[in-house]
Amino acid sequence: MNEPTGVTQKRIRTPRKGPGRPAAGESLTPQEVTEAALRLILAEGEGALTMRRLGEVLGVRAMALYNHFPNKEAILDAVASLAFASMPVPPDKGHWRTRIKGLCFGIRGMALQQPNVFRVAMTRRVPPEKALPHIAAALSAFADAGLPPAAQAVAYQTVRLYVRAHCLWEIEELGVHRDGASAGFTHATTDLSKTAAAAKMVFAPDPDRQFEAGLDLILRGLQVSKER
Amino acid sequence: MNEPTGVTQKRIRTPRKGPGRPAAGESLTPQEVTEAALRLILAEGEGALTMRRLGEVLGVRAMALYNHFPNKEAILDAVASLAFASMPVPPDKGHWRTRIKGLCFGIRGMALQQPNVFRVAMTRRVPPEKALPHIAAALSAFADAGLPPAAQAVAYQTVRLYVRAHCLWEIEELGVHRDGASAGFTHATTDLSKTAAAAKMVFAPDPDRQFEAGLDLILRGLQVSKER
DNA sequence: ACCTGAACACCGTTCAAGT
DNA sequence: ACCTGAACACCGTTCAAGT
Repeated sequence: MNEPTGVTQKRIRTPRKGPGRPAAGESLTPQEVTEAALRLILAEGEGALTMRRLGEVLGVRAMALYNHFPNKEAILDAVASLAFASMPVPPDKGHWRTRIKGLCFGIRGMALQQPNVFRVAMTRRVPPEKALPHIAAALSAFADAGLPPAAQAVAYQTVRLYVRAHCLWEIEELGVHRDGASAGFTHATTDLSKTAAAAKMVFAPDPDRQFEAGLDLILRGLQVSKER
Repeated sequence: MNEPTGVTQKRIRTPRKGPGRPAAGESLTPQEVTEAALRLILAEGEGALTMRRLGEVLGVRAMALYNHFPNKEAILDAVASLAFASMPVPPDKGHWRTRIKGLCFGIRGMALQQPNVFRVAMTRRVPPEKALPHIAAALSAFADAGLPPAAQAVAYQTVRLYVRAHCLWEIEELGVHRDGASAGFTHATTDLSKTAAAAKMVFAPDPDRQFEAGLDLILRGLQVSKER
Protein backbone atom coordinates (compact mmCIF):
# COMPACT_ATOMS: atom_id res chain seq x y z
CA MET A 1 0.00 0.00 0.00
CA ASN A 2 2.99 2.26 0.38
CA GLU A 3 4.70 1.30 -2.85
CA PRO A 4 5.58 4.06 -5.28
CA THR A 5 2.84 4.69 -7.80
CA GLY A 6 2.71 6.31 -11.20
CA VAL A 7 1.69 9.61 -9.66
CA THR A 8 5.09 10.08 -8.18
CA GLN A 9 6.92 10.68 -11.43
CA LYS A 10 9.64 13.14 -10.52
CA ARG A 11 8.93 15.77 -13.11
CA ILE A 12 12.30 17.43 -13.46
CA ARG A 13 11.69 21.13 -13.47
CA THR A 14 12.21 22.27 -17.06
CA PRO A 15 13.94 25.65 -17.36
CA ARG A 16 11.52 26.55 -20.24
CA LYS A 17 13.40 29.61 -21.33
CA GLY A 18 10.87 30.65 -24.03
CA PRO A 19 9.82 34.30 -24.34
CA GLY A 20 6.65 33.64 -22.30
CA ARG A 21 6.53 35.50 -19.03
CA PRO A 22 9.69 37.44 -18.18
CA ALA A 23 11.15 35.27 -15.46
CA ALA A 24 8.28 34.90 -13.04
CA GLY A 25 6.66 32.22 -15.18
CA GLU A 26 9.68 30.01 -14.73
CA SER A 27 9.30 29.52 -11.01
CA LEU A 28 6.79 27.58 -9.03
CA THR A 29 3.35 29.04 -8.43
CA PRO A 30 1.07 28.40 -5.45
CA GLN A 31 -1.42 26.81 -7.85
CA GLU A 32 1.14 24.29 -9.06
CA VAL A 33 2.06 23.43 -5.50
CA THR A 34 -1.56 23.07 -4.43
CA GLU A 35 -2.49 20.90 -7.38
CA ALA A 36 0.50 18.65 -6.90
CA ALA A 37 -0.38 18.27 -3.24
CA LEU A 38 -3.95 17.39 -4.15
CA ARG A 39 -2.80 14.76 -6.65
CA LEU A 40 -0.49 13.26 -4.04
CA ILE A 41 -3.26 13.09 -1.46
CA LEU A 42 -5.74 11.77 -4.00
CA ALA A 43 -3.48 8.86 -4.86
CA GLU A 44 -1.85 8.05 -1.55
CA GLY A 45 -3.62 9.87 1.23
CA GLU A 46 -2.72 12.72 3.53
CA GLY A 47 -0.01 10.67 5.19
CA ALA A 48 1.97 10.66 1.93
CA LEU A 49 2.14 14.44 1.81
CA THR A 50 5.48 15.50 3.21
CA MET A 51 7.39 18.59 2.23
CA ARG A 52 10.27 16.56 0.83
CA ARG A 53 7.97 14.30 -1.13
CA LEU A 54 5.96 17.21 -2.52
CA GLY A 55 9.15 18.96 -3.53
CA GLU A 56 10.29 15.81 -5.31
CA VAL A 57 7.08 15.66 -7.34
CA LEU A 58 7.61 19.27 -8.40
CA GLY A 59 11.27 18.77 -9.25
CA VAL A 60 12.47 20.96 -6.44
CA ARG A 61 13.92 20.67 -2.95
CA ALA A 62 11.53 20.78 -0.03
CA MET A 63 12.69 24.17 1.12
CA ALA A 64 11.66 25.83 -2.15
CA LEU A 65 8.04 25.36 -1.12
CA TYR A 66 8.49 27.86 1.70
CA ASN A 67 8.82 30.58 -0.90
CA HIS A 68 5.14 30.10 -1.76
CA PHE A 69 3.54 28.93 1.47
CA PRO A 70 4.43 29.81 5.05
CA ASN A 71 4.16 26.18 6.18
CA LYS A 72 2.63 22.79 5.51
CA GLU A 73 -0.63 23.73 7.19
CA ALA A 74 -1.19 26.46 4.63
CA ILE A 75 -0.69 23.98 1.80
CA LEU A 76 -3.27 21.65 3.29
CA ASP A 77 -5.69 24.55 3.67
CA ALA A 78 -5.21 25.42 0.02
CA VAL A 79 -5.87 21.80 -0.95
CA ALA A 80 -9.05 21.81 1.11
CA SER A 81 -10.26 24.98 -0.57
CA LEU A 82 -9.47 23.58 -4.00
CA ALA A 83 -11.32 20.36 -3.22
CA PHE A 84 -14.29 22.32 -1.95
CA ALA A 85 -14.44 24.28 -5.17
CA SER A 86 -14.60 21.05 -7.17
CA MET A 87 -17.72 19.77 -5.42
CA PRO A 88 -20.73 19.64 -7.70
CA VAL A 89 -23.62 22.07 -7.35
CA PRO A 90 -26.74 20.91 -9.20
CA PRO A 91 -28.90 23.51 -10.96
CA ASP A 92 -31.70 25.33 -9.19
CA LYS A 93 -34.44 23.56 -11.13
CA GLY A 94 -37.16 21.21 -9.97
CA HIS A 95 -38.80 20.39 -6.67
CA TRP A 96 -36.94 21.59 -3.59
CA ARG A 97 -36.73 18.06 -2.26
CA THR A 98 -35.02 16.62 -5.31
CA ARG A 99 -32.65 19.59 -5.37
CA ILE A 100 -31.56 19.00 -1.79
CA LYS A 101 -31.16 15.31 -2.38
CA GLY A 102 -29.20 15.94 -5.56
CA LEU A 103 -26.87 18.23 -3.67
CA CYS A 104 -26.32 15.64 -0.94
CA PHE A 105 -25.85 12.74 -3.30
CA GLY A 106 -23.36 14.76 -5.31
CA ILE A 107 -21.28 15.36 -2.21
CA ARG A 108 -21.45 11.71 -1.25
CA GLY A 109 -20.38 10.79 -4.75
CA MET A 110 -17.22 12.80 -4.35
CA ALA A 111 -16.62 11.26 -0.92
CA LEU A 112 -16.78 7.76 -2.37
CA GLN A 113 -14.73 8.59 -5.44
CA GLN A 114 -12.02 10.63 -3.73
CA PRO A 115 -12.10 9.65 -0.08
CA ASN A 116 -8.60 10.92 0.70
CA VAL A 117 -9.30 14.34 -0.74
CA PHE A 118 -12.76 14.48 0.80
CA ARG A 119 -11.33 13.72 4.22
CA VAL A 120 -8.91 16.62 3.96
CA ALA A 121 -11.62 18.97 2.71
CA MET A 122 -13.95 18.06 5.57
CA THR A 123 -11.34 17.84 8.27
CA ARG A 124 -9.75 21.23 7.80
CA ARG A 125 -11.24 24.62 8.50
CA VAL A 126 -12.11 26.24 5.21
CA PRO A 127 -13.22 29.87 4.81
CA PRO A 128 -17.03 29.77 4.85
CA GLU A 129 -17.33 31.64 1.56
CA LYS A 130 -15.81 28.62 -0.21
CA ALA A 131 -19.08 26.82 0.46
CA LEU A 132 -21.20 29.71 -0.74
CA PRO A 133 -22.56 28.06 -3.89
CA HIS A 134 -23.73 25.09 -1.81
CA ILE A 135 -25.18 27.33 0.86
CA ALA A 136 -27.04 29.40 -1.70
CA ALA A 137 -28.43 26.36 -3.48
CA ALA A 138 -29.57 24.72 -0.25
CA LEU A 139 -31.13 27.83 1.23
CA SER A 140 -32.92 28.55 -2.00
CA ALA A 141 -34.43 25.08 -1.97
CA PHE A 142 -35.48 25.38 1.64
CA ALA A 143 -36.99 28.77 0.90
CA ASP A 144 -38.97 27.22 -1.91
CA ALA A 145 -40.13 24.62 0.58
CA GLY A 146 -41.86 27.44 2.37
CA LEU A 147 -39.58 27.60 5.41
CA PRO A 148 -39.01 30.89 7.23
CA PRO A 149 -35.38 32.12 7.38
CA ALA A 150 -34.50 30.69 10.79
CA ALA A 151 -35.78 27.26 9.78
CA GLN A 152 -33.86 27.48 6.51
CA ALA A 153 -30.64 28.01 8.41
CA VAL A 154 -31.33 25.15 10.83
CA ALA A 155 -32.27 22.82 7.99
CA TYR A 156 -29.10 23.66 6.10
CA GLN A 157 -26.83 23.10 9.08
CA THR A 158 -28.57 19.90 10.07
CA VAL A 159 -28.40 18.39 6.61
CA ARG A 160 -24.82 19.56 6.15
CA LEU A 161 -23.71 18.03 9.44
CA TYR A 162 -25.52 14.79 8.73
CA VAL A 163 -24.08 14.42 5.23
CA ARG A 164 -20.58 15.17 6.42
CA ALA A 165 -20.77 12.72 9.30
CA HIS A 166 -22.29 9.99 7.18
CA CYS A 167 -19.69 10.30 4.44
CA LEU A 168 -16.74 10.37 6.83
CA TRP A 169 -18.18 7.38 8.66
CA GLU A 170 -18.76 5.48 5.45
CA ILE A 171 -15.31 6.00 3.98
CA GLU A 172 -13.65 5.31 7.32
CA GLU A 173 -15.61 2.23 8.25
CA LEU A 174 -15.75 0.79 4.75
CA GLY A 175 -15.04 -2.91 4.78
CA VAL A 176 -14.64 -3.11 8.54
CA HIS A 177 -17.89 -4.78 9.48
CA ARG A 178 -17.21 -7.88 7.45
CA ASP A 179 -17.78 -10.57 10.03
CA GLY A 180 -16.58 -9.25 13.38
CA ALA A 181 -19.77 -7.24 13.37
CA SER A 182 -22.06 -9.70 15.06
CA ALA A 183 -19.46 -10.58 17.71
CA GLY A 184 -20.22 -7.63 19.93
CA PHE A 185 -23.87 -8.21 19.41
CA THR A 186 -24.10 -11.85 20.42
CA HIS A 187 -21.95 -11.29 23.49
CA ALA A 188 -24.21 -8.50 24.59
CA THR A 189 -25.12 -8.62 28.24
CA THR A 190 -27.11 -5.43 27.94
CA ASP A 191 -30.84 -5.73 27.59
CA LEU A 192 -31.71 -5.76 23.93
CA SER A 193 -34.82 -7.88 24.22
CA LYS A 194 -37.22 -5.38 22.72
CA THR A 195 -34.77 -4.15 20.14
CA ALA A 196 -32.85 -7.21 18.94
CA ALA A 197 -33.86 -6.78 15.30
CA ALA A 198 -32.86 -3.13 15.22
CA ALA A 199 -29.58 -3.84 17.03
CA LYS A 200 -28.65 -6.39 14.38
CA MET A 201 -29.04 -3.69 11.72
CA VAL A 202 -27.01 -1.22 13.75
CA PHE A 203 -24.12 -3.67 13.93
CA ALA A 204 -24.26 -4.48 10.24
CA PRO A 205 -25.31 -1.22 8.64
CA ASP A 206 -26.05 -0.71 4.96
CA PRO A 207 -24.48 2.66 4.08
CA ASP A 208 -26.46 3.18 0.88
CA ARG A 209 -29.74 2.59 2.61
CA GLN A 210 -28.80 4.58 5.72
CA PHE A 211 -27.70 7.62 3.78
CA GLU A 212 -30.97 8.07 1.96
CA ALA A 213 -33.17 6.97 4.85
CA GLY A 214 -31.49 9.39 7.25
CA LEU A 215 -31.78 12.19 4.75
CA ASP A 216 -35.46 11.42 4.20
CA LEU A 217 -35.99 11.38 7.93
CA ILE A 218 -34.61 14.89 8.26
CA LEU A 219 -36.52 16.20 5.27
CA ARG A 220 -39.71 14.65 6.62
CA GLY A 221 -39.32 16.81 9.70
CA LEU A 222 -39.22 19.84 7.43
CA GLN A 223 -42.40 18.84 5.71
CA VAL A 224 -44.13 18.93 9.08
CA SER A 225 -43.02 22.48 9.84
CA LYS A 226 -44.09 23.53 6.39
CA GLU A 227 -47.57 22.08 6.71
CA ARG A 228 -48.19 23.75 10.01
CA MET B 1 -0.55 27.18 24.83
CA ASN B 2 2.32 24.73 24.87
CA GLU B 3 3.68 25.68 28.24
CA PRO B 4 4.15 22.93 30.81
CA THR B 5 1.15 22.46 33.02
CA GLY B 6 0.57 20.87 36.37
CA VAL B 7 -0.43 17.61 34.76
CA THR B 8 3.07 16.97 33.62
CA GLN B 9 4.53 16.32 37.05
CA LYS B 10 7.17 13.68 36.46
CA ARG B 11 6.01 11.12 38.93
CA ILE B 12 9.22 9.23 39.66
CA ARG B 13 8.34 5.59 39.60
CA THR B 14 8.32 4.50 43.24
CA PRO B 15 9.69 0.99 43.78
CA ARG B 16 6.85 0.42 46.35
CA LYS B 17 8.36 -2.75 47.73
CA GLY B 18 5.53 -3.42 50.19
CA PRO B 19 4.01 -6.93 50.44
CA GLY B 20 1.22 -5.96 48.08
CA ARG B 21 1.26 -7.84 44.82
CA PRO B 22 4.23 -10.21 44.37
CA ALA B 23 6.28 -8.35 41.80
CA ALA B 24 3.84 -7.85 39.00
CA GLY B 25 2.28 -4.92 40.83
CA GLU B 26 5.54 -3.04 40.70
CA SER B 27 5.63 -2.64 36.97
CA LEU B 28 3.50 -0.57 34.68
CA THR B 29 0.04 -1.78 33.73
CA PRO B 30 -1.85 -1.00 30.54
CA GLN B 31 -4.46 0.77 32.65
CA GLU B 32 -1.88 3.10 34.14
CA VAL B 33 -0.54 3.88 30.69
CA THR B 34 -3.99 4.47 29.25
CA GLU B 35 -5.07 6.73 32.08
CA ALA B 36 -1.90 8.77 31.92
CA ALA B 37 -2.36 9.17 28.19
CA LEU B 38 -5.93 10.31 28.71
CA ARG B 39 -4.87 12.87 31.32
CA LEU B 40 -2.20 14.18 28.97
CA ILE B 41 -4.67 14.53 26.10
CA LEU B 42 -7.30 16.04 28.39
CA ALA B 43 -4.94 18.78 29.48
CA GLU B 44 -2.91 19.46 26.37
CA GLY B 45 -4.51 17.74 23.40
CA GLU B 46 -3.56 14.81 21.21
CA GLY B 47 -0.57 16.67 19.87
CA ALA B 48 1.05 16.57 23.29
CA LEU B 49 0.95 12.79 23.43
CA THR B 50 4.34 11.49 22.41
CA MET B 51 5.90 8.27 23.57
CA ARG B 52 8.76 10.11 25.28
CA ARG B 53 6.43 12.54 26.99
CA LEU B 54 4.09 9.79 28.14
CA GLY B 55 7.01 7.84 29.50
CA GLU B 56 8.18 10.91 31.36
CA VAL B 57 4.80 11.31 33.04
CA LEU B 58 4.96 7.67 34.14
CA GLY B 59 8.56 7.94 35.39
CA VAL B 60 9.89 5.65 32.73
CA ARG B 61 11.71 5.78 29.41
CA ALA B 62 9.63 5.82 26.25
CA MET B 63 10.65 2.33 25.24
CA ALA B 64 9.17 0.79 28.37
CA LEU B 65 5.72 1.51 26.97
CA TYR B 66 6.28 -1.03 24.22
CA ASN B 67 6.14 -3.77 26.83
CA HIS B 68 2.44 -3.01 27.30
CA PHE B 69 1.27 -1.76 23.91
CA PRO B 70 2.46 -2.73 20.44
CA ASN B 71 2.58 0.89 19.30
CA LYS B 72 1.22 4.39 19.81
CA GLU B 73 -1.90 3.66 17.77
CA ALA B 74 -2.91 1.01 20.28
CA ILE B 75 -2.54 3.46 23.15
CA LEU B 76 -4.79 5.95 21.39
CA ASP B 77 -7.34 3.23 20.75
CA ALA B 78 -7.31 2.36 24.43
CA VAL B 79 -7.82 6.02 25.32
CA ALA B 80 -10.76 6.21 22.94
CA SER B 81 -12.35 3.14 24.50
CA LEU B 82 -11.83 4.52 27.98
CA ALA B 83 -13.37 7.83 27.00
CA PHE B 84 -16.32 6.08 25.44
CA ALA B 85 -16.93 4.15 28.62
CA SER B 86 -17.08 7.38 30.59
CA MET B 87 -19.90 8.87 28.54
CA PRO B 88 -23.12 9.24 30.50
CA VAL B 89 -26.12 7.02 29.83
CA PRO B 90 -29.32 8.40 31.34
CA PRO B 91 -31.85 5.98 32.87
CA ASP B 92 -34.56 4.34 30.77
CA LYS B 93 -37.35 6.33 32.42
CA GLY B 94 -39.75 8.87 31.02
CA HIS B 95 -40.99 9.80 27.59
CA TRP B 96 -38.90 8.44 24.69
CA ARG B 97 -38.33 11.95 23.40
CA THR B 98 -36.84 13.28 26.61
CA ARG B 99 -34.69 10.14 26.92
CA ILE B 100 -33.20 10.63 23.46
CA LYS B 101 -32.60 14.29 24.09
CA GLY B 102 -31.02 13.53 27.46
CA LEU B 103 -28.67 11.07 25.82
CA CYS B 104 -27.66 13.60 23.18
CA PHE B 105 -27.23 16.47 25.58
CA GLY B 106 -25.12 14.29 27.83
CA ILE B 107 -22.77 13.52 24.97
CA ARG B 108 -22.59 17.17 23.99
CA GLY B 109 -21.82 18.02 27.60
CA MET B 110 -18.78 15.80 27.53
CA ALA B 111 -17.73 17.27 24.20
CA LEU B 112 -17.79 20.78 25.62
CA GLN B 113 -16.13 19.81 28.90
CA GLN B 114 -13.41 17.60 27.47
CA PRO B 115 -13.04 18.56 23.82
CA ASN B 116 -9.59 17.04 23.41
CA VAL B 117 -10.66 13.68 24.76
CA PHE B 118 -13.94 13.78 22.88
CA ARG B 119 -12.13 14.41 19.62
CA VAL B 120 -9.95 11.35 20.12
CA ALA B 121 -12.93 9.21 21.09
CA MET B 122 -14.89 10.26 18.02
CA THR B 123 -12.01 10.27 15.59
CA ARG B 124 -10.72 6.77 16.21
CA ARG B 125 -12.37 3.48 15.36
CA VAL B 126 -13.68 1.98 18.55
CA PRO B 127 -15.08 -1.57 18.81
CA PRO B 128 -18.85 -1.20 18.39
CA GLU B 129 -19.63 -3.05 21.61
CA LYS B 130 -18.11 -0.12 23.53
CA ALA B 131 -21.16 1.91 22.52
CA LEU B 132 -23.58 -0.82 23.47
CA PRO B 133 -25.13 0.96 26.46
CA HIS B 134 -25.88 3.98 24.30
CA ILE B 135 -27.21 1.85 21.47
CA ALA B 136 -29.46 -0.08 23.82
CA ALA B 137 -30.81 3.08 25.45
CA ALA B 138 -31.48 4.78 22.14
CA LEU B 139 -33.10 1.78 20.48
CA SER B 140 -35.26 1.20 23.51
CA ALA B 141 -36.51 4.78 23.33
CA PHE B 142 -37.19 4.55 19.62
CA ALA B 143 -39.03 1.28 20.18
CA ASP B 144 -41.16 3.00 22.79
CA ALA B 145 -41.88 5.66 20.19
CA GLY B 146 -43.60 2.95 18.22
CA LEU B 147 -41.05 2.62 15.44
CA PRO B 148 -40.51 -0.72 13.68
CA PRO B 149 -36.97 -2.19 13.91
CA ALA B 150 -35.65 -0.85 10.61
CA ALA B 151 -36.77 2.65 11.48
CA GLN B 152 -35.23 2.30 14.95
CA ALA B 153 -31.87 1.54 13.39
CA VAL B 154 -32.11 4.43 10.92
CA ALA B 155 -33.16 6.82 13.65
CA TYR B 156 -30.27 5.76 15.86
CA GLN B 157 -27.66 6.16 13.14
CA THR B 158 -29.06 9.47 11.98
CA VAL B 159 -29.13 10.97 15.45
CA ARG B 160 -25.70 9.55 16.28
CA LEU B 161 -24.15 10.98 13.12
CA TYR B 162 -25.79 14.35 13.65
CA VAL B 163 -24.71 14.62 17.28
CA ARG B 164 -21.16 13.61 16.48
CA ALA B 165 -20.88 16.05 13.59
CA HIS B 166 -22.41 18.90 15.55
CA CYS B 167 -20.14 18.41 18.55
CA LEU B 168 -16.96 18.12 16.48
CA TRP B 169 -17.97 21.19 14.51
CA GLU B 170 -18.76 23.13 17.65
CA ILE B 171 -15.51 22.38 19.46
CA GLU B 172 -13.47 22.94 16.31
CA GLU B 173 -15.07 26.18 15.20
CA LEU B 174 -15.38 27.67 18.67
CA GLY B 175 -14.31 31.27 18.74
CA VAL B 176 -13.62 31.47 15.03
CA HIS B 177 -16.64 33.38 13.83
CA ARG B 178 -15.93 36.43 15.90
CA ASP B 179 -16.04 39.13 13.29
CA GLY B 180 -14.66 37.69 10.07
CA ALA B 181 -17.97 35.91 9.79
CA SER B 182 -19.90 38.49 7.85
CA ALA B 183 -17.00 39.18 5.49
CA GLY B 184 -17.70 36.28 3.19
CA PHE B 185 -21.34 37.11 3.31
CA THR B 186 -21.19 40.74 2.31
CA HIS B 187 -18.79 40.02 -0.54
CA ALA B 188 -21.11 37.39 -1.89
CA THR B 189 -21.61 37.58 -5.62
CA THR B 190 -23.85 34.54 -5.54
CA ASP B 191 -27.57 35.11 -5.56
CA LEU B 192 -28.81 35.21 -2.01
CA SER B 193 -31.73 37.55 -2.63
CA LYS B 194 -34.44 35.24 -1.39
CA THR B 195 -32.38 33.85 1.44
CA ALA B 196 -30.39 36.76 2.84
CA ALA B 197 -31.80 36.43 6.33
CA ALA B 198 -31.07 32.71 6.50
CA ALA B 199 -27.58 33.17 5.06
CA LYS B 200 -26.76 35.65 7.77
CA MET B 201 -27.62 33.01 10.39
CA VAL B 202 -25.57 30.39 8.58
CA PHE B 203 -22.51 32.63 8.68
CA ALA B 204 -22.97 33.47 12.35
CA PRO B 205 -24.42 30.30 13.84
CA ASP B 206 -25.59 29.85 17.42
CA PRO B 207 -24.36 26.37 18.43
CA ASP B 208 -26.72 26.02 21.39
CA ARG B 209 -29.73 26.84 19.33
CA GLN B 210 -28.63 24.78 16.33
CA PHE B 211 -27.95 21.66 18.38
CA GLU B 212 -31.42 21.47 19.84
CA ALA B 213 -33.22 22.72 16.73
CA GLY B 214 -31.48 20.17 14.50
CA LEU B 215 -32.24 17.41 16.96
CA ASP B 216 -35.87 18.45 17.13
CA LEU B 217 -36.02 18.52 13.35
CA ILE B 218 -34.87 14.91 13.16
CA LEU B 219 -37.17 13.76 15.94
CA ARG B 220 -40.08 15.53 14.26
CA GLY B 221 -39.55 13.33 11.24
CA LEU B 222 -39.89 10.30 13.48
CA GLN B 223 -43.15 11.55 14.89
CA VAL B 224 -44.53 11.54 11.35
CA SER B 225 -43.59 7.91 10.70
CA LYS B 226 -45.09 6.96 14.01
CA GLU B 227 -48.40 8.63 13.31
CA ARG B 228 -48.77 7.00 9.94
C1' DA C 1 13.06 36.73 -6.08
C1' DC C 2 13.78 32.12 -5.83
C1' DC C 3 16.30 27.92 -4.80
C1' DT C 4 19.86 24.97 -2.26
C1' DG C 5 22.67 22.43 1.58
C1' DA C 6 23.38 21.71 5.96
C1' DA C 7 21.64 21.58 10.32
C1' DC C 8 18.28 21.60 14.40
C1' DA C 9 14.95 19.71 17.24
C1' DC C 10 11.95 16.68 17.13
C1' DC C 11 9.18 12.02 15.91
C1' DG C 12 7.94 6.48 16.30
C1' DT C 13 10.25 2.42 16.49
C1' DT C 14 14.14 -1.50 16.33
C1' DC C 15 17.63 -3.80 18.52
C1' DA C 16 20.94 -5.48 21.67
C1' DA C 17 21.88 -5.29 26.28
C1' DG C 18 21.08 -5.22 31.03
C1' DT C 19 18.41 -7.00 35.62
C1' DA D 1 9.35 -10.12 32.40
C1' DC D 2 10.41 -5.59 32.23
C1' DC D 3 13.33 -1.61 31.48
C1' DT D 4 17.35 1.09 29.33
C1' DG D 5 20.71 3.36 25.80
C1' DA D 6 21.93 4.01 21.50
C1' DA D 7 20.69 4.21 17.00
C1' DC D 8 17.76 4.43 12.60
C1' DA D 9 14.89 6.55 9.42
C1' DC D 10 12.11 9.78 9.22
C1' DC D 11 9.55 14.63 10.16
C1' DG D 12 8.77 20.25 9.68
C1' DT D 13 11.36 24.10 9.76
C1' DT D 14 15.48 27.77 10.36
C1' DC D 15 19.38 29.80 8.55
C1' DA D 16 23.11 31.22 5.78
C1' DA D 17 24.49 30.95 1.28
C1' DG D 18 24.19 30.97 -3.55
C1' DT D 19 22.14 32.96 -8.32
